[in-house]
Amino acid sequence: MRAGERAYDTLRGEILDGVLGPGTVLQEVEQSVRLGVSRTPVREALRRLAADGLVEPTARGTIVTAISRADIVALYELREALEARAAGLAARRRADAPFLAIRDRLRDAPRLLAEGEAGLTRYFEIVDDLDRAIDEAAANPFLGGALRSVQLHSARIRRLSRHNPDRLRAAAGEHELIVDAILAGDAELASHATHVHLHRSLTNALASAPVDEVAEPADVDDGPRVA
Amino acid sequence: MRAGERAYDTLRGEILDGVLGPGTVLQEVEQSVRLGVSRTPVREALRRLAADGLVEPTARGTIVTAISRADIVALYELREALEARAAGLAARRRADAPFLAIRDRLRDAPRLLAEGEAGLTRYFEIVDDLDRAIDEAAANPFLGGALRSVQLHSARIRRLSRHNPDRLRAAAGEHELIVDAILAGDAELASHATHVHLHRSLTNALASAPVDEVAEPADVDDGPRVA
DNA sequence: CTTGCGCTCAATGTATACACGAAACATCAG
DNA sequence: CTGATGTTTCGTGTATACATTGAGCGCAAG
Repeated sequence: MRAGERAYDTLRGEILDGVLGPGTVLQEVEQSVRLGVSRTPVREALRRLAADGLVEPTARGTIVTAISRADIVALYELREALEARAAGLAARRRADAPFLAIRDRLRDAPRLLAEGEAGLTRYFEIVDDLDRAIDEAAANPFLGGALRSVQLHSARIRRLSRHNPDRLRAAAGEHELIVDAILAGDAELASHATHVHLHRSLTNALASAPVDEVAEPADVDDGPRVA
Repeated sequence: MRAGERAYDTLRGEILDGVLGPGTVLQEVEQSVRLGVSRTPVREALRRLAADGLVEPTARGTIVTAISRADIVALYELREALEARAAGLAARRRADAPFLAIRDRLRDAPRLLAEGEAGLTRYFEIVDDLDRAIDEAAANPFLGGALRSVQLHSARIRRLSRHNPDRLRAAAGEHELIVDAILAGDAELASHATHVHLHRSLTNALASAPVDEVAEPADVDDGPRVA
Protein backbone atom coordinates (compact mmCIF):
# COMPACT_ATOMS: atom_id res chain seq x y z
CA MET A 1 0.00 0.00 0.00
CA ARG A 2 1.15 3.52 -0.64
CA ALA A 3 2.84 5.18 2.29
CA GLY A 4 1.01 8.47 1.73
CA GLU A 5 -2.32 6.68 1.92
CA ARG A 6 -1.33 4.87 5.09
CA ALA A 7 -0.14 8.11 6.67
CA TYR A 8 -3.42 9.81 5.76
CA ASP A 9 -5.57 6.95 7.06
CA THR A 10 -3.59 6.73 10.28
CA LEU A 11 -3.63 10.43 11.04
CA ARG A 12 -7.27 10.79 10.08
CA GLY A 13 -8.24 7.86 12.26
CA GLU A 14 -6.33 9.27 15.19
CA ILE A 15 -7.96 12.66 14.80
CA LEU A 16 -11.43 11.14 14.52
CA ASP A 17 -10.82 8.94 17.54
CA GLY A 18 -9.62 11.90 19.55
CA VAL A 19 -6.15 10.45 20.02
CA LEU A 20 -4.91 13.62 18.40
CA GLY A 21 -7.01 16.28 20.06
CA PRO A 22 -7.67 19.78 18.78
CA GLY A 23 -4.64 22.01 19.03
CA THR A 24 -2.19 19.13 18.68
CA VAL A 25 0.78 20.21 16.59
CA LEU A 26 1.63 17.86 13.73
CA GLN A 27 5.09 18.57 12.41
CA GLU A 28 6.31 16.88 9.29
CA VAL A 29 9.60 15.52 10.61
CA GLU A 30 8.10 14.45 13.90
CA GLN A 31 5.27 12.57 12.20
CA SER A 32 7.55 11.05 9.60
CA VAL A 33 9.72 9.40 12.25
CA ARG A 34 6.66 8.31 14.21
CA LEU A 35 4.97 6.76 11.16
CA GLY A 36 8.20 5.39 9.76
CA VAL A 37 8.01 7.12 6.40
CA SER A 38 9.73 10.14 4.92
CA ARG A 39 8.44 13.69 4.93
CA THR A 40 6.97 13.50 1.43
CA PRO A 41 4.03 11.16 2.14
CA VAL A 42 3.46 12.91 5.47
CA ARG A 43 3.22 16.22 3.65
CA GLU A 44 0.69 14.74 1.28
CA ALA A 45 -1.35 13.38 4.17
CA LEU A 46 -1.32 16.71 6.00
CA ARG A 47 -2.39 18.52 2.86
CA ARG A 48 -5.32 16.17 2.39
CA LEU A 49 -6.32 16.54 6.02
CA ALA A 50 -6.19 20.31 5.62
CA ALA A 51 -8.47 20.04 2.57
CA ASP A 52 -10.82 17.95 4.75
CA GLY A 53 -10.80 20.69 7.36
CA LEU A 54 -9.39 18.40 10.04
CA VAL A 55 -6.11 20.27 10.38
CA GLU A 56 -5.05 23.81 9.73
CA PRO A 57 -1.60 24.95 8.64
CA THR A 58 -0.07 27.56 10.89
CA ALA A 59 3.32 29.22 11.03
CA ARG A 60 4.78 26.63 13.38
CA GLY A 61 3.40 23.30 12.22
CA THR A 62 -0.10 22.33 11.25
CA ILE A 63 -2.52 21.89 14.12
CA VAL A 64 -5.63 19.79 14.58
CA THR A 65 -8.70 22.01 14.28
CA ALA A 66 -11.06 22.55 17.17
CA ILE A 67 -14.83 22.12 17.04
CA SER A 68 -16.84 24.94 18.51
CA ARG A 69 -20.54 24.89 19.25
CA ALA A 70 -21.02 27.26 16.35
CA ASP A 71 -19.26 24.73 14.14
CA ILE A 72 -21.66 22.01 15.25
CA VAL A 73 -24.63 24.19 14.38
CA ALA A 74 -23.12 25.13 11.04
CA LEU A 75 -22.33 21.53 10.21
CA TYR A 76 -25.89 20.47 10.96
CA GLU A 77 -27.24 23.23 8.73
CA LEU A 78 -25.22 21.80 5.88
CA ARG A 79 -26.10 18.22 6.79
CA GLU A 80 -29.77 19.09 6.71
CA ALA A 81 -29.52 20.61 3.25
CA LEU A 82 -27.51 17.69 1.88
CA GLU A 83 -29.09 14.73 3.61
CA ALA A 84 -32.65 15.92 3.15
CA ARG A 85 -31.97 16.27 -0.55
CA ALA A 86 -30.17 12.93 -0.70
CA ALA A 87 -33.04 11.16 1.05
CA GLY A 88 -35.51 12.69 -1.38
CA LEU A 89 -33.48 11.58 -4.38
CA ALA A 90 -33.00 8.14 -2.87
CA ALA A 91 -36.77 7.76 -2.51
CA ARG A 92 -37.13 8.37 -6.23
CA ARG A 93 -34.16 6.35 -7.51
CA ARG A 94 -33.79 3.58 -4.94
CA ALA A 95 -33.26 -0.09 -5.37
CA ASP A 96 -35.40 -1.69 -2.65
CA ALA A 97 -33.08 -4.46 -1.54
CA PRO A 98 -30.50 -2.55 0.52
CA PHE A 99 -33.16 -0.53 2.30
CA LEU A 100 -35.20 -3.61 3.14
CA ALA A 101 -32.08 -5.13 4.67
CA ILE A 102 -31.34 -2.00 6.66
CA ARG A 103 -34.92 -1.80 7.89
CA ASP A 104 -34.62 -5.28 9.33
CA ARG A 105 -31.40 -4.41 11.04
CA LEU A 106 -32.86 -1.20 12.45
CA ARG A 107 -35.72 -3.14 14.01
CA ASP A 108 -33.05 -4.94 15.99
CA ALA A 109 -31.54 -1.67 17.18
CA PRO A 110 -33.30 -1.43 20.57
CA ARG A 111 -31.91 -4.82 21.50
CA LEU A 112 -28.43 -3.81 20.33
CA LEU A 113 -28.58 -0.60 22.33
CA ALA A 114 -29.15 -2.59 25.49
CA GLU A 115 -25.92 -4.50 24.94
CA GLY A 116 -23.51 -1.76 25.89
CA GLU A 117 -20.38 -0.67 24.04
CA ALA A 118 -20.26 -3.43 21.42
CA GLY A 119 -23.92 -3.00 20.54
CA LEU A 120 -23.39 0.73 20.22
CA THR A 121 -20.68 0.13 17.64
CA ARG A 122 -22.98 -2.24 15.76
CA TYR A 123 -25.75 0.34 15.86
CA PHE A 124 -23.55 3.03 14.37
CA GLU A 125 -22.53 0.57 11.66
CA ILE A 126 -26.19 0.30 10.67
CA VAL A 127 -26.53 4.08 10.58
CA ASP A 128 -23.39 4.41 8.48
CA ASP A 129 -24.65 1.72 6.11
CA LEU A 130 -27.90 3.64 5.75
CA ASP A 131 -25.97 6.79 4.89
CA ARG A 132 -24.04 4.85 2.27
CA ALA A 133 -27.20 3.28 0.85
CA ILE A 134 -28.84 6.70 0.53
CA ASP A 135 -25.71 8.11 -1.07
CA GLU A 136 -25.60 5.29 -3.58
CA ALA A 137 -29.32 5.47 -4.34
CA ALA A 138 -29.11 9.22 -4.86
CA ALA A 139 -26.68 8.41 -7.67
CA ASN A 140 -25.10 11.84 -7.60
CA PRO A 141 -21.30 11.97 -7.39
CA PHE A 142 -21.19 15.67 -6.48
CA LEU A 143 -23.71 15.24 -3.70
CA GLY A 144 -21.81 12.14 -2.63
CA GLY A 145 -18.58 14.06 -2.29
CA ALA A 146 -20.23 16.73 -0.18
CA LEU A 147 -21.86 14.07 1.98
CA ARG A 148 -18.55 12.34 2.60
CA SER A 149 -17.18 15.62 3.89
CA VAL A 150 -19.99 16.25 6.36
CA GLN A 151 -20.01 12.63 7.51
CA LEU A 152 -16.32 12.97 8.30
CA HIS A 153 -16.98 15.84 10.66
CA SER A 154 -20.14 14.23 11.98
CA ALA A 155 -18.15 11.19 13.01
CA ARG A 156 -15.87 13.49 14.96
CA ILE A 157 -18.79 15.17 16.72
CA ARG A 158 -20.43 11.83 17.42
CA ARG A 159 -17.49 10.92 19.60
CA LEU A 160 -17.98 14.08 21.65
CA SER A 161 -21.63 13.43 22.39
CA ARG A 162 -22.68 11.50 25.40
CA HIS A 163 -24.88 8.75 24.07
CA ASN A 164 -28.14 8.98 25.89
CA PRO A 165 -29.83 5.56 25.44
CA ASP A 166 -33.27 7.11 25.21
CA ARG A 167 -32.11 9.46 22.50
CA LEU A 168 -30.49 6.60 20.55
CA ARG A 169 -33.66 4.51 20.65
CA ALA A 170 -35.63 7.50 19.40
CA ALA A 171 -33.03 8.09 16.69
CA ALA A 172 -33.34 4.48 15.56
CA GLY A 173 -37.07 5.03 15.16
CA GLU A 174 -36.43 8.18 13.14
CA HIS A 175 -34.09 6.28 10.88
CA GLU A 176 -36.69 3.61 10.44
CA LEU A 177 -39.20 6.22 9.33
CA ILE A 178 -36.73 7.59 6.80
CA VAL A 179 -36.18 4.10 5.40
CA ASP A 180 -39.93 3.49 5.23
CA ALA A 181 -40.44 6.75 3.38
CA ILE A 182 -37.71 5.87 0.89
CA LEU A 183 -39.18 2.42 0.33
CA ALA A 184 -42.60 4.02 -0.18
CA GLY A 185 -41.07 6.30 -2.79
CA ASP A 186 -42.27 9.30 -0.82
CA ALA A 187 -39.52 11.82 -1.52
CA GLU A 188 -41.10 14.61 0.45
CA LEU A 189 -41.61 12.50 3.55
CA ALA A 190 -38.09 11.09 3.32
CA SER A 191 -36.75 14.61 3.10
CA HIS A 192 -38.82 15.97 5.96
CA ALA A 193 -38.19 12.97 8.17
CA THR A 194 -34.49 13.57 7.64
CA HIS A 195 -34.97 17.20 8.58
CA VAL A 196 -36.76 16.21 11.77
CA HIS A 197 -34.15 13.62 12.65
CA LEU A 198 -31.27 16.05 12.21
CA HIS A 199 -33.07 18.74 14.16
CA ARG A 200 -33.45 16.40 17.11
CA SER A 201 -29.92 15.12 16.76
CA LEU A 202 -28.57 18.64 16.86
CA THR A 203 -30.58 19.49 19.96
CA ASN A 204 -29.16 16.41 21.63
CA ALA A 205 -25.62 17.03 20.42
CA LEU A 206 -25.65 20.58 21.75
CA ALA A 207 -27.02 19.45 25.07
CA SER A 208 -24.62 16.55 25.52
CA ALA A 209 -21.41 18.18 24.27
CA PRO A 210 -21.10 20.65 27.11
CA VAL A 211 -17.68 22.10 26.34
CA ASP A 212 -15.78 22.89 23.21
CA GLU A 213 -13.03 20.41 22.62
CA VAL A 214 -10.04 22.67 22.67
CA ALA A 215 -6.48 21.90 23.59
CA GLU A 216 -5.25 25.24 24.83
CA PRO A 217 -7.39 26.58 27.67
CA ALA A 218 -6.03 30.04 26.96
CA ASP A 219 -7.31 32.20 24.12
CA VAL A 220 -10.72 30.57 24.02
CA ASP A 221 -12.90 33.10 22.26
CA ASP A 222 -15.85 31.26 20.87
CA GLY A 223 -18.46 33.89 20.26
CA PRO A 224 -21.70 32.14 19.39
CA ARG A 225 -22.61 34.70 16.75
CA VAL A 226 -25.03 32.28 15.16
CA ALA A 227 -28.48 32.87 16.57
CA MET B 1 4.57 33.44 -3.92
CA ARG B 2 4.73 29.71 -3.37
CA ALA B 3 5.44 27.67 -6.45
CA GLY B 4 2.86 25.04 -5.57
CA GLU B 5 0.20 27.72 -5.32
CA ARG B 6 1.18 29.22 -8.66
CA ALA B 7 1.12 25.79 -10.31
CA TYR B 8 -2.31 25.09 -8.87
CA ASP B 9 -3.73 28.45 -9.91
CA THR B 10 -2.27 28.16 -13.40
CA LEU B 11 -3.49 24.64 -14.04
CA ARG B 12 -6.90 25.32 -12.54
CA GLY B 13 -7.30 28.44 -14.64
CA GLU B 14 -6.33 26.58 -17.79
CA ILE B 15 -8.79 23.79 -17.06
CA LEU B 16 -11.59 26.24 -16.31
CA ASP B 17 -10.85 28.22 -19.47
CA GLY B 18 -10.83 25.08 -21.56
CA VAL B 19 -7.19 25.49 -22.57
CA LEU B 20 -6.68 22.07 -21.06
CA GLY B 21 -9.69 20.16 -22.32
CA PRO B 22 -11.11 16.96 -20.86
CA GLY B 23 -8.90 13.96 -21.48
CA THR B 24 -5.73 16.02 -21.58
CA VAL B 25 -2.92 14.11 -19.91
CA LEU B 26 -1.02 16.05 -17.28
CA GLN B 27 2.24 14.36 -16.47
CA GLU B 28 4.36 15.58 -13.59
CA VAL B 29 7.66 15.99 -15.41
CA GLU B 30 6.05 17.51 -18.47
CA GLN B 31 4.15 20.09 -16.44
CA SER B 32 7.12 20.84 -14.23
CA VAL B 33 9.27 21.84 -17.22
CA ARG B 34 6.37 23.81 -18.73
CA LEU B 35 5.67 25.71 -15.51
CA GLY B 36 9.34 26.08 -14.66
CA VAL B 37 9.17 24.41 -11.25
CA SER B 38 10.17 21.01 -9.96
CA ARG B 39 7.94 17.98 -9.69
CA THR B 40 7.14 18.52 -6.01
CA PRO B 41 4.90 21.61 -6.34
CA VAL B 42 3.37 20.16 -9.50
CA ARG B 43 2.47 17.02 -7.60
CA GLU B 44 0.84 19.12 -4.92
CA ALA B 45 -1.14 21.05 -7.51
CA LEU B 46 -2.33 17.87 -9.23
CA ARG B 47 -3.39 16.38 -5.92
CA ARG B 48 -5.42 19.48 -5.09
CA LEU B 49 -7.01 19.47 -8.53
CA ALA B 50 -7.91 15.81 -8.04
CA ALA B 51 -9.54 16.68 -4.70
CA ASP B 52 -11.49 19.38 -6.55
CA GLY B 53 -12.64 16.79 -9.09
CA LEU B 54 -11.06 18.63 -12.00
CA VAL B 55 -8.53 15.90 -12.78
CA GLU B 56 -8.44 12.20 -12.18
CA PRO B 57 -5.35 10.13 -11.54
CA THR B 58 -4.94 7.20 -13.91
CA ALA B 59 -2.19 4.70 -14.44
CA ARG B 60 -0.49 6.75 -17.11
CA GLY B 61 -0.67 10.32 -15.87
CA THR B 62 -3.55 12.25 -14.42
CA ILE B 63 -6.15 13.39 -16.94
CA VAL B 64 -8.56 16.31 -17.01
CA THR B 65 -12.06 15.05 -16.21
CA ALA B 66 -14.88 15.25 -18.73
CA ILE B 67 -18.30 16.73 -18.07
CA SER B 68 -21.25 14.64 -19.17
CA ARG B 69 -24.85 15.74 -19.34
CA ALA B 70 -25.53 13.54 -16.34
CA ASP B 71 -22.81 15.44 -14.48
CA ILE B 72 -24.49 18.74 -15.28
CA VAL B 73 -27.81 17.47 -13.93
CA ALA B 74 -26.12 16.07 -10.84
CA LEU B 75 -24.24 19.28 -10.22
CA TYR B 76 -27.42 21.32 -10.45
CA GLU B 77 -29.13 19.01 -7.98
CA LEU B 78 -26.40 19.76 -5.49
CA ARG B 79 -26.36 23.46 -6.35
CA GLU B 80 -30.06 23.66 -5.68
CA ALA B 81 -29.73 22.05 -2.27
CA LEU B 82 -26.81 24.26 -1.30
CA GLU B 83 -27.73 27.59 -2.82
CA ALA B 84 -31.37 27.43 -1.80
CA ARG B 85 -30.28 26.84 1.75
CA ALA B 86 -27.60 29.51 1.55
CA ALA B 87 -30.08 32.06 0.20
CA GLY B 88 -32.49 31.25 3.01
CA LEU B 89 -29.80 31.67 5.65
CA ALA B 90 -28.61 34.87 4.01
CA ALA B 91 -32.12 36.31 4.21
CA ARG B 92 -32.10 35.75 7.96
CA ARG B 93 -28.54 36.83 8.71
CA ARG B 94 -27.76 39.42 6.06
CA ALA B 95 -26.16 42.81 6.33
CA ASP B 96 -28.15 44.97 3.93
CA ALA B 97 -25.32 47.00 2.40
CA PRO B 98 -23.74 44.49 0.03
CA PHE B 99 -27.10 43.33 -1.29
CA LEU B 100 -28.28 46.88 -1.88
CA ALA B 101 -25.13 47.50 -3.90
CA ILE B 102 -25.60 44.32 -5.90
CA ARG B 103 -29.24 45.16 -6.57
CA ASP B 104 -28.20 48.46 -8.11
CA ARG B 105 -25.64 46.75 -10.29
CA LEU B 106 -28.14 44.08 -11.36
CA ARG B 107 -30.54 46.80 -12.52
CA ASP B 108 -27.80 47.80 -14.92
CA ALA B 109 -27.47 44.26 -16.25
CA PRO B 110 -29.74 44.61 -19.33
CA ARG B 111 -27.58 47.49 -20.56
CA LEU B 112 -24.39 45.51 -19.89
CA LEU B 113 -25.75 42.51 -21.76
CA ALA B 114 -26.20 44.66 -24.86
CA GLU B 115 -22.51 45.54 -24.84
CA GLY B 116 -21.15 42.26 -26.08
CA GLU B 117 -18.22 40.31 -24.68
CA ALA B 118 -16.94 42.89 -22.19
CA GLY B 119 -20.41 43.47 -20.77
CA LEU B 120 -20.89 39.75 -20.44
CA THR B 121 -17.77 39.50 -18.32
CA ARG B 122 -19.00 42.38 -16.16
CA TYR B 123 -22.37 40.68 -15.78
CA PHE B 124 -20.81 37.45 -14.56
CA GLU B 125 -18.75 39.46 -12.09
CA ILE B 126 -21.99 40.73 -10.57
CA VAL B 127 -23.37 37.20 -10.35
CA ASP B 128 -20.15 35.97 -8.75
CA ASP B 129 -20.25 38.85 -6.26
CA LEU B 130 -23.82 37.92 -5.40
CA ASP B 131 -22.72 34.34 -4.74
CA ARG B 132 -19.96 35.60 -2.49
CA ALA B 133 -22.31 37.97 -0.66
CA ILE B 134 -24.77 35.16 0.00
CA ASP B 135 -21.96 32.89 1.14
CA GLU B 136 -20.69 35.52 3.53
CA ALA B 137 -24.14 36.36 4.85
CA ALA B 138 -24.91 32.69 5.43
CA ALA B 139 -21.95 32.72 7.81
CA ASN B 140 -21.44 28.98 7.59
CA PRO B 141 -17.91 27.79 6.82
CA PHE B 142 -18.98 24.24 5.98
CA LEU B 143 -21.66 25.42 3.61
CA GLY B 144 -19.15 27.89 2.19
CA GLY B 145 -16.69 25.15 1.40
CA ALA B 146 -19.32 23.09 -0.37
CA LEU B 147 -20.44 26.15 -2.32
CA ARG B 148 -16.92 26.88 -3.48
CA SER B 149 -16.73 23.39 -4.88
CA VAL B 150 -19.95 23.61 -6.89
CA GLN B 151 -19.11 27.11 -8.10
CA LEU B 152 -15.83 25.76 -9.42
CA HIS B 153 -17.61 23.23 -11.59
CA SER B 154 -20.35 25.70 -12.46
CA ALA B 155 -17.76 28.08 -13.86
CA ARG B 156 -16.54 25.25 -16.07
CA ILE B 157 -20.03 24.50 -17.32
CA ARG B 158 -20.75 28.18 -17.85
CA ARG B 159 -18.02 28.27 -20.47
CA LEU B 160 -19.67 25.42 -22.34
CA SER B 161 -23.06 27.10 -22.56
CA ARG B 162 -23.98 29.32 -25.41
CA HIS B 163 -25.11 32.54 -23.81
CA ASN B 164 -28.55 33.28 -25.12
CA PRO B 165 -29.12 37.03 -24.51
CA ASP B 166 -32.80 36.50 -23.74
CA ARG B 167 -31.96 33.87 -21.16
CA LEU B 168 -29.33 36.10 -19.56
CA ARG B 169 -31.75 39.00 -19.24
CA ALA B 170 -34.27 36.67 -17.63
CA ALA B 171 -31.58 35.31 -15.32
CA ALA B 172 -30.68 38.85 -14.24
CA GLY B 173 -34.30 39.35 -13.28
CA GLU B 174 -34.29 36.12 -11.32
CA HIS B 175 -31.18 37.23 -9.46
CA GLU B 176 -32.86 40.53 -8.69
CA LEU B 177 -35.78 38.70 -7.16
CA ILE B 178 -33.45 36.64 -5.00
CA VAL B 179 -31.74 39.81 -3.79
CA ASP B 180 -35.09 41.46 -3.06
CA ALA B 181 -36.21 38.43 -1.08
CA ILE B 182 -32.99 38.45 0.94
CA LEU B 183 -33.34 42.17 1.63
CA ALA B 184 -36.94 41.60 2.70
CA GLY B 185 -35.74 38.92 5.10
CA ASP B 186 -38.03 36.41 3.40
CA ALA B 187 -36.02 33.21 3.73
CA GLU B 188 -38.62 31.02 2.09
CA LEU B 189 -38.97 33.25 -0.94
CA ALA B 190 -35.21 33.60 -1.28
CA SER B 191 -34.88 29.85 -1.17
CA HIS B 192 -37.66 29.17 -3.66
CA ALA B 193 -36.55 31.94 -6.02
CA THR B 194 -33.12 30.30 -6.04
CA HIS B 195 -34.74 26.97 -6.82
CA VAL B 196 -36.64 28.50 -9.72
CA HIS B 197 -33.55 30.25 -11.02
CA LEU B 198 -31.46 27.10 -10.98
CA HIS B 199 -34.22 25.07 -12.58
CA ARG B 200 -34.36 27.49 -15.49
CA SER B 201 -30.59 27.71 -15.70
CA LEU B 202 -30.32 23.95 -15.92
CA THR B 203 -32.90 23.77 -18.67
CA ASN B 204 -30.98 26.36 -20.61
CA ALA B 205 -27.61 24.73 -19.94
CA LEU B 206 -28.83 21.36 -21.16
CA ALA B 207 -30.31 22.89 -24.28
CA SER B 208 -27.27 25.00 -25.14
CA ALA B 209 -24.52 22.51 -24.33
CA PRO B 210 -25.33 20.08 -27.11
CA VAL B 211 -22.39 17.72 -26.82
CA ASP B 212 -20.37 16.38 -23.98
CA GLU B 213 -16.97 17.91 -23.85
CA VAL B 214 -14.82 14.86 -24.27
CA ALA B 215 -11.36 14.57 -25.67
CA GLU B 216 -11.27 11.03 -27.02
CA PRO B 217 -14.03 10.40 -29.55
CA ALA B 218 -13.59 6.69 -28.96
CA ASP B 219 -15.01 4.98 -25.91
CA VAL B 220 -17.74 7.51 -25.41
CA ASP B 221 -20.24 5.73 -23.23
CA ASP B 222 -22.34 8.37 -21.59
CA GLY B 223 -25.51 6.64 -20.60
CA PRO B 224 -27.94 9.33 -19.40
CA ARG B 225 -29.23 7.13 -16.63
CA VAL B 226 -30.64 10.07 -14.77
CA ALA B 227 -34.24 10.58 -15.77
C1' DC C 1 -3.87 -16.69 -35.95
C1' DT C 2 -4.58 -16.35 -31.15
C1' DT C 3 -3.25 -16.31 -26.50
C1' DG C 4 -0.39 -16.21 -22.64
C1' DC C 5 3.86 -14.96 -20.50
C1' DG C 6 7.54 -12.08 -19.40
C1' DC C 7 10.35 -8.11 -20.38
C1' DT C 8 11.03 -3.29 -20.70
C1' DC C 9 10.56 1.29 -19.78
C1' DA C 10 8.23 5.25 -18.55
C1' DA C 11 5.75 7.50 -15.04
C1' DT C 12 4.66 7.87 -10.36
C1' DG C 13 6.08 6.94 -5.27
C1' DT C 14 9.56 7.89 -1.84
C1' DA C 15 13.63 9.65 0.41
C1' DT C 16 16.67 13.26 1.35
C1' DA C 17 19.58 17.38 0.77
C1' DC C 18 19.40 22.21 0.44
C1' DA C 19 16.98 26.94 0.47
C1' DC C 20 14.13 30.15 2.52
C1' DG C 21 11.28 32.45 5.93
C1' DA C 22 9.30 33.49 10.05
C1' DA C 23 9.03 33.38 14.99
C1' DA C 24 11.50 33.51 19.40
C1' DC C 25 15.18 35.08 22.01
C1' DA C 26 18.87 37.73 23.51
C1' DT C 27 21.23 41.92 23.50
C1' DC C 28 21.76 46.72 23.48
C1' DA C 29 20.24 51.50 23.22
C1' DG C 30 17.18 54.92 25.10
C1' DC D 1 12.95 49.08 32.73
C1' DT D 2 11.22 49.01 28.07
C1' DG D 3 11.49 48.86 23.42
C1' DA D 4 13.65 47.80 19.13
C1' DT D 5 16.71 45.17 16.44
C1' DG D 6 19.96 41.64 15.09
C1' DT D 7 20.68 36.80 15.42
C1' DT D 8 19.57 32.19 15.81
C1' DT D 9 16.98 28.29 15.10
C1' DC D 10 13.45 25.40 13.76
C1' DG D 11 10.13 24.10 10.26
C1' DT D 12 8.30 24.28 5.93
C1' DG D 13 9.19 24.94 0.59
C1' DT D 14 11.66 23.12 -3.27
C1' DA D 15 14.68 20.34 -6.00
C1' DT D 16 16.45 16.04 -7.28
C1' DA D 17 18.12 11.27 -6.94
C1' DC D 18 16.57 6.65 -6.30
C1' DA D 19 12.85 2.86 -5.83
C1' DT D 20 8.82 0.70 -7.49
C1' DT D 21 5.05 -0.45 -10.05
C1' DG D 22 2.27 -1.48 -13.81
C1' DA D 23 0.90 -0.79 -18.56
C1' DG D 24 2.32 -1.78 -23.20
C1' DC D 25 4.51 -4.78 -26.32
C1' DG D 26 6.94 -8.44 -28.38
C1' DC D 27 7.89 -13.20 -28.59
C1' DA D 28 6.92 -17.80 -28.43
C1' DA D 29 3.92 -21.72 -27.85
C1' DG D 30 -0.45 -23.86 -28.92
